[in-house]
Amino acid sequence: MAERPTMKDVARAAGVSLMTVSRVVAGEAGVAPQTAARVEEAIRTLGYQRNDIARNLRRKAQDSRTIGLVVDDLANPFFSALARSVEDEAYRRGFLVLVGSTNDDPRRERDVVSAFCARQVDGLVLVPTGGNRAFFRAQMARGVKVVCVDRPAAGLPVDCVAVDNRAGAGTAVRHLLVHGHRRIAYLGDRQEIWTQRERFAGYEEALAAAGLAVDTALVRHGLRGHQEAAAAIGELMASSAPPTALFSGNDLVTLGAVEAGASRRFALVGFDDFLLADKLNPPVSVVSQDPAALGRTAAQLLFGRIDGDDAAPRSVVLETRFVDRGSGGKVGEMAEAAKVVEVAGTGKVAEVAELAGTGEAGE
Amino acid sequence: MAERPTMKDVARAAGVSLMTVSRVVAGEAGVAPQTAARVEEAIRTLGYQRNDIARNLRRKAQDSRTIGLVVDDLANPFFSALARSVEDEAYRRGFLVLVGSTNDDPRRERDVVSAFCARQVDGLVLVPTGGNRAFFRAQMARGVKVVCVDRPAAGLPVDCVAVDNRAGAGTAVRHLLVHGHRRIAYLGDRQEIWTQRERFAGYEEALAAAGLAVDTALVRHGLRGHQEAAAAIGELMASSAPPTALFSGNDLVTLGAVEAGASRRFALVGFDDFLLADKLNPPVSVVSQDPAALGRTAAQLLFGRIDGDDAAPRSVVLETRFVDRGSGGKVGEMAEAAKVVEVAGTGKVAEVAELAGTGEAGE
DNA sequence: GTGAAAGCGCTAACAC
DNA sequence: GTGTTAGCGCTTTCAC
Repeated sequence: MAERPTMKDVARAAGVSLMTVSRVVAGEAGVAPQTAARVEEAIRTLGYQRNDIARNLRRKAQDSRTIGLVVDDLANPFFSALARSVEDEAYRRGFLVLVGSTNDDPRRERDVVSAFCARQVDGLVLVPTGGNRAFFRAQMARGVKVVCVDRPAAGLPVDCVAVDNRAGAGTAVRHLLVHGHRRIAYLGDRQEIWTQRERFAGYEEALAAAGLAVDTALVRHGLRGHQEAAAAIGELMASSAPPTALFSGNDLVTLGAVEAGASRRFALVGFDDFLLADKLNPPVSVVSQDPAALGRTAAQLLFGRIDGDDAAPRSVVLETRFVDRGSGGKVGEMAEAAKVVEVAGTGKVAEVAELAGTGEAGE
Repeated sequence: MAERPTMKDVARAAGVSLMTVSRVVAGEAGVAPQTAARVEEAIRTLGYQRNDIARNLRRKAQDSRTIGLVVDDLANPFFSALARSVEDEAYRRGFLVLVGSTNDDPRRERDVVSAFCARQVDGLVLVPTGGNRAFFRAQMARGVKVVCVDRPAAGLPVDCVAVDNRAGAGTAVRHLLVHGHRRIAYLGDRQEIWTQRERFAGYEEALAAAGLAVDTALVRHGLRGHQEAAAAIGELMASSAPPTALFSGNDLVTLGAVEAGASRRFALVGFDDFLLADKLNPPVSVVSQDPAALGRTAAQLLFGRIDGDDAAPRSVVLETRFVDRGSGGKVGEMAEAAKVVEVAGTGKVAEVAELAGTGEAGE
């Protein structure tokens, strides 16, 4: 457990003062070439590396060149893609990234953010949970810059990067309505999450615009993870008055729907695209957003703030794209859609997936 | 941009000495209740939060309570699952996690690790690239603990957590051999990556044990990402002497194979399980490993080392599991397998996916 | 060009 | 119980 050598050690070894070592390490001009060489030599033989923590403590520009990234769940593909792009932006600028998952738990969010701030992060890219407004206000008063991504933090005057969830959901639900569906179920994560509220609102509005009321028997909130979603969808499928179509509020719920076999019995459109969505049978139509673009934009905004931009908080709305892969049709139409996609996809294998009609699905 | 208040400010506001504030903040005993109350009050009104960086600089136990996590690509589902479990272990112990992706580039790895060490991390969970041996040796001499995960760092005497890639690959290839395949292609990522070398070795050994030579026309290395893999597989499919079966060296390559439609023309077994593998047509058989278990185990080893465990380096080999979903059969058999899986899976929808026989696939 | 002194925000060690 | 002094590893400032 060799102690890490300090500048003092290097100075002694090179027979110079501590200050000279500091200058050499910092790459400052004004050190005689031979002196510098002696210092470099000592650095090499001792294996010295500067302690950037001590350095930052004293520097004029009291920035730590570290940001915090706080997401709901780093293991979720959506957030990990977002995280990677934040990290890339930080790397380009020579910043380090502290990372933490909240599990959508305001207490853990508070723990994590508090620890980050105690480590003097210059800023935070934050996927906020529902709570902790006052807490963040206090941190910001201390000079920590905050940019929200994916969701705004209600009542916090900070930059935010997100998509128009309500409009995206509306598009999805209208797509189902156009295909003749009237009994459209909504399955989503907790309503405490802003994106879920927005997407549900888009669902409600699209139904209302079509003169339809929301049937609460067809609505399930609070589904955390794909297993929970699959179970809920199983119940729905077994009920006496099942829907003919499903709109799912995020990628995990869509996954659960696919796992439960719902995409074969019902029309299905999900929010968030996911890997292999186009290779399923039937391929799943989605409202797609770009997590890497969200992360990149949020990071750019944050670094702008860190660099001194003190304009009024900005809200950036990124695009959502409806990707029609055929799963939004009636079940009878879906086989056709699958056929077309497959032929176009491989250019070779022509086939039709035979679907067992369930009788319930055709409205 | 209010300056962050310091203990000095709190001390002045509460009319006590700096030391008393330090004691209150640290929760030490031996402060009179009323004095403590006055200090707490001052802390609240000033919005004081301790600067843990300055704290760590002076503390006896010179640990930063921060670890670094360095993976190939945080956006890759395998690594993000691993990252999440490392982060959970760290959170449980009150450690923070600095995170970085290397892109399998030794230079970026060096940059990132160097910056982490300059920030005095207590240890590193590392998915090593091929290079930088001497560099790591130097860091470890300075007291930074290192645990490798997913791959060992050749020549570095450190703990390592990984699966038996060679054996897993052997199982996969033998499975294909048992099903009568003799022209089995190997598609993998760069050979510089240890896991890829091991998996290829397992492929070679299994073929050799069956008295078969490796046909280099059926081998592709260096496939980064699923698009590259899909393109390479497309070429293979279009060649005059295509294989009848594919063994893919990681999840991304398997994904590429599925995207290229290879799983419908050839038998396919992939290394690494992936979301929805069981919902594809045909469902894809895989050699499965548990990235969360890898991360958790690595983190536990690392914290053991940080807590002073200085036993000889340990190598932990985690289990691999062959998940037979039917895609390893001959194409004729695959339809049967798909049928069985579907019936068992949904319990409701009985169906047979019709596959267009290509004539080439049956050996 | 180089160095001595002061101090960043905090804790360790000891005094009172 | 509380305060004083010293110092973590480094940079700033200013002297020579």
